[in-house]
Amino acid sequence: MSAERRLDVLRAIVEDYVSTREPVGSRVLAERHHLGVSPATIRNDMATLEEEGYIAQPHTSAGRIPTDKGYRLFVDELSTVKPLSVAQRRAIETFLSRAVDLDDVVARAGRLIAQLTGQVAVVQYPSLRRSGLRHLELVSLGGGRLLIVIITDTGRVEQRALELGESPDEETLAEVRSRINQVAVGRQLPEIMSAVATAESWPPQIRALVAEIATVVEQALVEESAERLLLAGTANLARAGMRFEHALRPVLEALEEQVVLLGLLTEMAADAGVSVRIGRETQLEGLAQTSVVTTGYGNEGATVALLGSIGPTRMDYPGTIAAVRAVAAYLSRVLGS
Amino acid sequence: MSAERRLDVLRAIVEDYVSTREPVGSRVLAERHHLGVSPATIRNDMATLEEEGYIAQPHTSAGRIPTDKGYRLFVDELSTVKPLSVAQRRAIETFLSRAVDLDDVVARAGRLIAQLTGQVAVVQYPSLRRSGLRHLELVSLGGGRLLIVIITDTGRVEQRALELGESPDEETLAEVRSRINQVAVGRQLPEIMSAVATAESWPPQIRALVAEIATVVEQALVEESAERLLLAGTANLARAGMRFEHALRPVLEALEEQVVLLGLLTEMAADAGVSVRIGRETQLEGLAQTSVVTTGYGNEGATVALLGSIGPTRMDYPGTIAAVRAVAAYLSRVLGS
DNA sequence: ATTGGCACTCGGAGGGTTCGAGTGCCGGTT
DNA sequence: AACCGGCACTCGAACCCTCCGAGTGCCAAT
Repeated sequence: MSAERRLDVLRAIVEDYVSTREPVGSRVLAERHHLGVSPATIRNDMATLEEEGYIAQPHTSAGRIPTDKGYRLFVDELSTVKPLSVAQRRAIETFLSRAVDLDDVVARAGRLIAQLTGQVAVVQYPSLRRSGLRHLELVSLGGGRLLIVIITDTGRVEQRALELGESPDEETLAEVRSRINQVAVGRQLPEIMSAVATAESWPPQIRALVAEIATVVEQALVEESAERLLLAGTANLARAGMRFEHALRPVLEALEEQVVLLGLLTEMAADAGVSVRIGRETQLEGLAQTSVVTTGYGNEGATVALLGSIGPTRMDYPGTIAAVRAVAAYLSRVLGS
Repeated sequence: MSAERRLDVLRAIVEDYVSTREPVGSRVLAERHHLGVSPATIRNDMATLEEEGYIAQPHTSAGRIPTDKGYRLFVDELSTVKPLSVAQRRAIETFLSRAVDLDDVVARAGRLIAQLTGQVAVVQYPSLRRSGLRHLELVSLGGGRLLIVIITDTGRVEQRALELGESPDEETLAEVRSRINQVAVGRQLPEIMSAVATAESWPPQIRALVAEIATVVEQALVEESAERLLLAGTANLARAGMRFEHALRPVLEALEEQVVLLGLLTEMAADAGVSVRIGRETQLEGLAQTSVVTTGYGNEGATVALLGSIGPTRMDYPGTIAAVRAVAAYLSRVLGS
């Protein structure tokens, strides 16, 4: 009994089950995939695969379906990339490039993923923490008030006011501004702020002002801890064919628990490239029947946030991975310009 | 046959059906609500009510359920207000007052409504168009660039840059700033801008600058036409007892069509006080089985946006109306401070 | 106007049967 | 040793039938 063929059988089972949504038996397997062996032989392979935990039988007299472990093996070893069509790529590009501002870009990315995968899309808004600084603007508002405007390289704008004893003069401001912006190039915000706060060689009166500015910016970073998520395509969950039509509640609940969902995404951000969590691997009860596919996006390879797709464990992994990766790539490009 | 009792019967049918979710027959009606007449009499009333289109029979041998028209009569004439408990009011107040910024206030209001009504909550973000101006800040960025910062009385902050031929001097800026802010008090943005643009008595060089500023602000108002909505509690749709557990798709789809949903809300904004659309009155296919209850919120009675709850036509109207109204009231108060 | 009585309807629950897909295993073949 | 045809067995899904009872409309009586 060849171990290699057994993997072919597993691949065939996954592909068949994903496309038909029916438990697959030995006969159709032998017919549809030219494996060159008889159903009886396949049955033996299936028995072994079941012992090893890759597939399971919903009922005694039914075919087999892949387990989480089976999908995991399929994703890691058995699946091949499924490139998007040129038309699809072009559609992504033009749709994203029509966005008018950051919110719109994120919303459009969400709709794209939902539409391409036929599943739920999740997009994290670019985080201040992980963004680079495009420009920091300092504006004296008079009466000792200073307006700090942070413009990130993802196009996000955030402003904070700072109360000072007295208004600094324009030259000082100009110097602080140019010094900070010089240090900033290509670095992330928290890093910039700590670098700036400890720049010992700077003149003392400037250092004092810079320290105050850094404090305010740090404060903004902390407040932002409740990052925002965008969901799209939740109606897809109720589509015919999603096996949990009748057990939607837990899934919807899990998706509404944005804090928990964010935790999962953050964990997944640690993986390089596209990250896949299958079924119970998500560690979330509500998502036990679903898989999550995510990847990072941002500027020039630096991840500023995640985006991804959530669907039934019985999803088209190669297609979903391709869609998520493509949208992330174009999104990064749009943000970078 | 007393017409008055017939209305009592209708009220009893609505209340019973809402609480039991079962078609209600003449016998239980006579038992549960002390109407003082026999089931046979009630049957006659029911026959009349059915002829008039207020109730209907799902099957020949089943009890009656209210029609959209029946609910409408109930809401308009038969229901009494159901005040929230003191504990509930206090919970709303403290929960809302803990919000840290505008986004958070809106999110919290959504969660409150979803939780109080056990249905889906919709909250429209305060619109720039309908907001008053708390403060307009003008900042010269040097090189002929001017930063315009709009702070609305709902706490929303929006900024736009303006390219000028040359940087205006600080005195001019200060004068423009103070003139605009003087005109602004208590008026809405579009109105302010047109008032300001036509202030003939102002010195010419100031009028030119003001006109440019007004153009940019108008532009911001136009761009905002795609207003944002927040949804919360969609998981409630899948709760046991929501009759459309198995026909969720159209509802979810309708909720995702934010443009369409916004159109409905805008229509409803025309009604004074709490506005109720029942079933097909929404004119949306996907919401044919649901009712929408909304009301405006804002500062001192001026509506800046809507918020509301969406649930099955078979909802607890008095309770939903009370919850929506209460959250709107506290939300207005929080925003006003 | 109201009511008790009565014949009638019909959806839903329960129970039994059939059907067939799919399995595991055994013994034979290459 | 690997593969395969054959066969007995299992069991869920579908179907059919029957029965039950809630609920109705109508009628004659009060």
